[in-house]
Amino acid sequence: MFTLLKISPHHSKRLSLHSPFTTTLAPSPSPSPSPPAASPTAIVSLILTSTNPQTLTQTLHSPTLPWTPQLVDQIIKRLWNHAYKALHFFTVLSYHPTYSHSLSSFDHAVDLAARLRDYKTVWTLVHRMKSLRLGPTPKTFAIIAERYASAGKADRAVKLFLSMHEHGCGQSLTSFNTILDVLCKEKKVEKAYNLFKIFRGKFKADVVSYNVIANGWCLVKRTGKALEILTEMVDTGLEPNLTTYNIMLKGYFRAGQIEEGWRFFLEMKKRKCEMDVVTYTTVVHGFGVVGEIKRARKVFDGMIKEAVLPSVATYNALIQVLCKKDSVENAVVLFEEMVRKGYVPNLTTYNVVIRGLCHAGEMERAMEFMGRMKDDECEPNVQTYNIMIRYFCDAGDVEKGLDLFEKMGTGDCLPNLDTYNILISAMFVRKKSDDLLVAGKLLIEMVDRGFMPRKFTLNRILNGLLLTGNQGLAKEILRLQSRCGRFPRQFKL
DNA sequence: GTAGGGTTAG
Repeated sequence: MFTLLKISPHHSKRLSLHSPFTTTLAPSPSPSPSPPAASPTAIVSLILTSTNPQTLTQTLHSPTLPWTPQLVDQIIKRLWNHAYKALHFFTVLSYHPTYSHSLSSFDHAVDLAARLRDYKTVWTLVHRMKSLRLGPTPKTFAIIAERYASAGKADRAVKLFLSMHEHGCGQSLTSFNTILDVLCKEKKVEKAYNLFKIFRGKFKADVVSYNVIANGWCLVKRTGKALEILTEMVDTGLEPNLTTYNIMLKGYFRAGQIEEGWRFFLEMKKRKCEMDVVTYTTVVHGFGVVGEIKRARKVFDGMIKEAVLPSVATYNALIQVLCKKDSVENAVVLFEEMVRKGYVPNLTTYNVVIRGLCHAGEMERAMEFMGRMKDDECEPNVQTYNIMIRYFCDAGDVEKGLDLFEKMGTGDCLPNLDTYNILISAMFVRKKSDDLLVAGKLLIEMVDRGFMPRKFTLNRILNGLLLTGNQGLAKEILRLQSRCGRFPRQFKL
């Protein structure tokens, strides 16, 4: 263990008993005669069903629509999994006679274009932001860098950071730490460490910089390297903080070094380090995932004695490991117990329980929990649907999976890449030739919505269609394949 | 949107 120094007092995060999301748009008190409804839902479905761009533009430019940055952002968020539609909406509104986009809407648009790997559009947007004097800000650069890195272009992410100032956005210690973190999260810790060594003097690396690098090593399970860098930090006179310790602790458990993790935890306690709910949640989860349910429970029960209250995340951690390593019944018991104590389960809680029930073959009960989500003001999200669809398909109930998928198309939760992959795979378990056609249609639809199919998926469908004599659809997909080296199409701003 | 805990499959 590196030299433990005193940690300055740190307030534990407050217990979060309420879901932070209240997405309802304030309804106008008295309904006016006949304006287009301003609810995000109505506008989103208008955009999704519209076939005539001109009419859509007219409607969106209608003076009765009270555009605000919040409303625009909400709509973009709802259209997130239909990136072209979302960008089209953004574009139409940029020609609005009186409304003009906010910085955050620009950032969302940049994020969408970058996800499509349409970098030309990204830079057009950046220049437009600049001419409107809205940005780009360090956040804009963080978004682009993250997308570069996740597209396997870590070097471009670094270059972007190095050229920020050329776009009128000064570098700082914060932006330095951000680029290091982006690289680390993509498991490019070596690259991050090299950058760190070059610039730590220039930017006056602080405890955050060191924590980011240590966490980077932990993410690739190199706890020894993490300790090394932290020792170096202490040698330069910087003191570790609670985050530092929590990073190391998580690192040990993630690397499967359970006893080292436990010893580290005991050492923290012995040296009277501040311990917070994150510390305890890490240990509860760490023990749980290796099946040490009793020890997980003991730590969970013990934290209250130390005057650290579990958070919803702590419950989620324990509920998840009970599902996996104990029984879903005990998980449900704990779920009810947390509710009794006044905690409000969040999306993660529900998704964890629903997955547990599905895994135990309890599809009916899983559906019940899904219906129960509304009571806690959380709607099922893509992950919820993906879980249900996957398990319905696995259980051979492909029809029910498709039913849920249909529901997503019309509702306010659009399918994402995973949804398509799950369904397309499911289309290959039965040997019905119709299924192959459905798979083909799904493939075309996903590309249309800005999702790249894997080569494997594409070839599998193509071969199937050719073998079963569906030349027409196969040809259509072949046309897609020819464009698959890059992203299907560039967005027209 | 500067760092740490909870959802995803071995």
